[in-house]
Amino acid sequence: METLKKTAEFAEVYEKGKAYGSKLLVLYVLNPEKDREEGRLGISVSKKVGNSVVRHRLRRLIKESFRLQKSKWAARDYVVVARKEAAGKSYAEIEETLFCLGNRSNSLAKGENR
RNA sequence: GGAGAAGGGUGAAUGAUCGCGGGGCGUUUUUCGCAACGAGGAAAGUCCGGGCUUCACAGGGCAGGAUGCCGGAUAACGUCCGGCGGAGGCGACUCCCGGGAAAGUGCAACAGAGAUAUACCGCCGCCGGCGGCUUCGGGCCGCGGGCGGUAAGGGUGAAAAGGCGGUGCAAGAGACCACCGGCCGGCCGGCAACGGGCGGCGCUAUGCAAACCCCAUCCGAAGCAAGCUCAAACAGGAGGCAUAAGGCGGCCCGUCUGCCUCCGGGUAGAGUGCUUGAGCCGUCCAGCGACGGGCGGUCUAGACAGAUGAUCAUUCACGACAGAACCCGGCUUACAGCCCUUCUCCGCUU
RNA sequence: GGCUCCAUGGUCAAGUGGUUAAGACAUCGCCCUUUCACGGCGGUAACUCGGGUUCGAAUCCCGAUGGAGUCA
Repeated sequence: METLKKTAEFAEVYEKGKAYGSKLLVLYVLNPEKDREEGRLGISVSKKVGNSVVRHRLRRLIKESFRLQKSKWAARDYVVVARKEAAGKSYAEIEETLFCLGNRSNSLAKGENR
């Protein structure tokens, strides 16, 4: 799975993309200029959210829920920002929130029930 | 059985499916496949010490910083071990930044007479004065003054020139005496810190050095974003080719632009440093112990936006603090519970 | 990952071991004004936390917590 790495790539999504927020997560979506085979994901967890273990676990949960349904996501650039309330939440809660935001941004393929 | 003291260990387990990291093997252009391995006791805070690397350096000193009872351990330490002294506890045991205040400087608010020095109220002696009483004797009482002796008592304070009891004295005072404390000098035990006991000195030296400072010992500086190697881009130098073309020039030489080769600097980037190490496990020997030595076995994360997760099933005490980033030795701080060993005191039973 | 700093009322801040911790803005009450503002008077409110040194600590020492800066 390809991920966003550079600060410039993140900044581009923040400035040009659209944002969709919820209590736990914030999703930024940007349609890339070139056509790409699959979407790219960037994850941002602030130091305010918690200590290293908490932040790392959130990163894994977001990454896993995106990876398992990767084929359904449109080939765009995504940045997911975890908010403070997301600390300590279970996989099911993170996954549900992420798919909800995906539907609102019309990034998920049709036929998805969530 | 209850109440404690000291030390150590552990930090949910098993299976299935999908997924991640580096290395190995097979295939080898990539890809793909296989079986193993893959976070901690604190990985944390960055408070000390070392290895390693680069820079600096004849030697020594100053400045600056750190440490501070004694002996030992160690690569080193501000760490550890064993003692000593002091404090606490019936005890097991625990706690202590524990050198020097007769080298010097400084500070000690307020209160108090006085803060390292003193004499306010007192107490006592001597000499005058005034008033009263009078047995008329400077005899008695009271008030006030001067000169001197004292530091017992009073009160202030965190702290007032050893404490307490006696002798002594006009009143007092280590002035003298016993006990306790202190200082000095031998002796004995101990490597030493120190302890024990003997003799002497009547006793002068308040506290603060986590105030400046003095003494002893130690320390060159920076840190893996250290450093080393390769190297697109882009500066530079040397040589050669073409002199076909252009600029300078009347023309030649020369010079700039062109192409090639070499040298060499170096950004992006890549590699290396990067995990075999003061390593871990077992056992024996020496030592009270920290630790040291011998023998045997073993290889156990190495990323570079940064790898351990998700789902399902079963069980239980329903899972704390928390994620490696060059590597070690410590310290400090966080931590749900569970387990083990040794010891102390109290109660009961035999 | 390394290094260097800071912390005093709600906010900005002074305070080099000794009264009840200075001041400004804000806030509350009263006065002034027909009312508001300005002005005047008065009040509430703080040494990040835990130990230690000292007779005495915001200040000195040790540890913790939170925050900031810097090295690409």
